[in-house]
Amino acid sequence: MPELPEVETIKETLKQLCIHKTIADVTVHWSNIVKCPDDTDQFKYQLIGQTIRDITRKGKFLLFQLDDVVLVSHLRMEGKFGVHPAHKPVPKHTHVIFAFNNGEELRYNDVRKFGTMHLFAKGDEWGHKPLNQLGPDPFDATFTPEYLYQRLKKTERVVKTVLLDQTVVAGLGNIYVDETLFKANIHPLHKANKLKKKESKAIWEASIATLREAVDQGGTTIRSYVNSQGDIGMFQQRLFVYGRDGDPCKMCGRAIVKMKIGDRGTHVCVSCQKMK
DNA sequence: CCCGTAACCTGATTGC
DNA sequence: TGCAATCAGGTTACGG
Repeated sequence: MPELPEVETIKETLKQLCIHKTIADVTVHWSNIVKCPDDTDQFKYQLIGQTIRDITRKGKFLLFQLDDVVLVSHLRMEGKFGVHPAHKPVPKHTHVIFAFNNGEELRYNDVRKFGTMHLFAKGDEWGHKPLNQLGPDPFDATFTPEYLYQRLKKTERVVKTVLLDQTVVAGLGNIYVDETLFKANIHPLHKANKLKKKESKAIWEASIATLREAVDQGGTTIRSYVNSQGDIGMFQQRLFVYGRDGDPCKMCGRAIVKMKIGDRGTHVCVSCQKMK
């Protein structure tokens, strides 16, 4: 479900609900979510007594900064966090519960059970999977036009696939790659290593502009996304191609086409987006 | 090393 | 209507 703008929105709403709250108990109902430590009892013991000091983000990962540990969470397709009074009924698909010492609970809900949690001692998180292979966040100063050009240049893969690769840039997913390539007027099947410097820079600009605007709009809600306060996003009104197959292109009027690239649904305006 | 594909899950929607 | 196939904002493990 969530890509960078949704995770950023979740982070901000969650901060309002979690900062300075102390974990008194942890319950894990589906242990496959917790990847590290292996032993969920260890997971629990390392968290009890810890206070959430901050919540940060890199790419699509949320990082709960506690006193001595960092909880790294990925929501994958359907993961959601919410904070509720402990006496409220626990909805279906709630897999991990962090009980605070004030009568509230931070609950992790995930219909498809794809989400992951890794717990590390503070500072260790960057040296291990899953964060150690991650490319720059698009809002980092290290994500430059030159960096992107160099990365695109050295692969035969199709540009859409490369932009989805989190080791290249961390945060773009299926919606925002399609939107980025539309805005840059590049066809998703264009070979990455055939792109000119100018085209690569157009992609760089389009990605940042698209993500910024989507963050401003609170993300995109297609089916199930809500932030941690339960609000939907608004960016879906501004989509040019994603989910608009058969509808007229907002720029030229030609019907948006849907195709499959690397097993992902891909939306393109074949008039606006140039193939090579 | 690099790349494409199956696997991980459940539920909603499409198609025969 | 019924039921099977297909599809979903994602990543990873495993082979070739």
